[in-house]
Amino acid sequence: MTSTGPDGQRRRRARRGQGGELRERIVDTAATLLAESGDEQAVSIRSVADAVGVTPPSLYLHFPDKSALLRAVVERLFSDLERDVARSQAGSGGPVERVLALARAYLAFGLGSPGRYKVLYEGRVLPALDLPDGGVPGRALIEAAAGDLQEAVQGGQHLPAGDARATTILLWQLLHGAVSLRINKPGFPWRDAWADVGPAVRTLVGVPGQG
Amino acid sequence: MTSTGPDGQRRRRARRGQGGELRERIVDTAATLLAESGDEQAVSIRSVADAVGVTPPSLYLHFPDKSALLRAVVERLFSDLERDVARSQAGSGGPVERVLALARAYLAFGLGSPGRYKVLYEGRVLPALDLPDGGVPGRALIEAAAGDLQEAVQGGQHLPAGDARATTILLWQLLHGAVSLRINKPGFPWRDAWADVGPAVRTLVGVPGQG
DNA sequence: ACCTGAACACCGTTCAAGT
DNA sequence: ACCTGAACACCGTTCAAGT
Repeated sequence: MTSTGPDGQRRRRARRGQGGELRERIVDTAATLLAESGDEQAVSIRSVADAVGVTPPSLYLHFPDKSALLRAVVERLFSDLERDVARSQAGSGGPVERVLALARAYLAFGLGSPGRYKVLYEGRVLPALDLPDGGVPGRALIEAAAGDLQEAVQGGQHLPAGDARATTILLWQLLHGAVSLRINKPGFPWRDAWADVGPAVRTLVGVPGQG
Repeated sequence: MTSTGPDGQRRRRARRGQGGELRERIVDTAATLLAESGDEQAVSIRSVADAVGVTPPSLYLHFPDKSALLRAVVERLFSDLERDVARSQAGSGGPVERVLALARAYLAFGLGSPGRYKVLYEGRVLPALDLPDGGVPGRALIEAAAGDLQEAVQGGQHLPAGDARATTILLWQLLHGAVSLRINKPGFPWRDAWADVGPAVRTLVGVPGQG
């Protein structure tokens, strides 16, 4: 998704993986394989090694095991999500508009690359990782939205479902449900995601109406 | 979950798997392994065969491949879900109460056995299976809820989020989001699921208030 | 008709060995 | 310091062979 082309050659000489460069290539390649395949376990140590042009044991010089590799990939993918959200929020009027932009970006991110979304929110790697109390990857997004809504409340905005935080969590559950079910039950006759949940989202943040 | 004890012996003589009896034992065992492990792929052909007391190739006499086995398991698990829901609805007053009971039962089913829920709603087996137009396993539940809400509407009930069907789908997305995030992000400081989404659910079905 | 033993091509991971 | 070849214990699946 970042720098490696179809052929991994067009890079600075690459004197056989020096100075963490190989590590970067591994994460790049794994992230790409993941987004393409859409399956956490189609990304095998061996397939990544193959695509990078190296033997499997080499990966173990940079990652203790496969979970560690996937965690590194996940961190990169969460950065992508945060970047997408920030972009979609650029030039938003007020805090409520920022939250609405976040909601749309979240849906677009998830539905745009189901494999990527599944690793981040339904993968087997993360539940093990986020035991350290509340240190859930991607939590920054939640806190940012809660902050925006809090600001809106202080500006006089009414939230029908409770305080800023409760509303954010409710939003998250609804948005995740919309993405996750569409990904996992593709045979169901879904309507457009935003047409479906948009009105409810708007109601939750206190600005009912269409758009 | 059904009949096989820790030792598979206490069954009718079992003259070496005759008349589809072995098939039943395989599905039983796989379902149990799944609920215990909570991981779709901890259930391996070999581990199931072992637990049943037979060699791996024997399973292929009853199922063309692993997906087919898991599909059979999934059908059984959906029956379990429908049974749980029906029980929780027993003696419900009106159609709205039936939907509220369904919502609570859905949350309890999902949070009560995360591994089971993940196979049904996030597994890799089903998306491939439910391509036949709308023939999603578990859809019966949705249609039943939509029917109940439709009945409520005809009885004069007002649904603030749209018609009976749209409301049902919205409910589903919210409930799934509540279950799925709690399962997949256990490190997050979640509140009790019903306390969290209950008020929104009640609002959606047109009976705001607590309970 | 039902079940097995042995094999195939995969997988993650380890480790002695090479430069 | 970095990378490899060979091996280990797994996996799903196939197939000839046994009763």
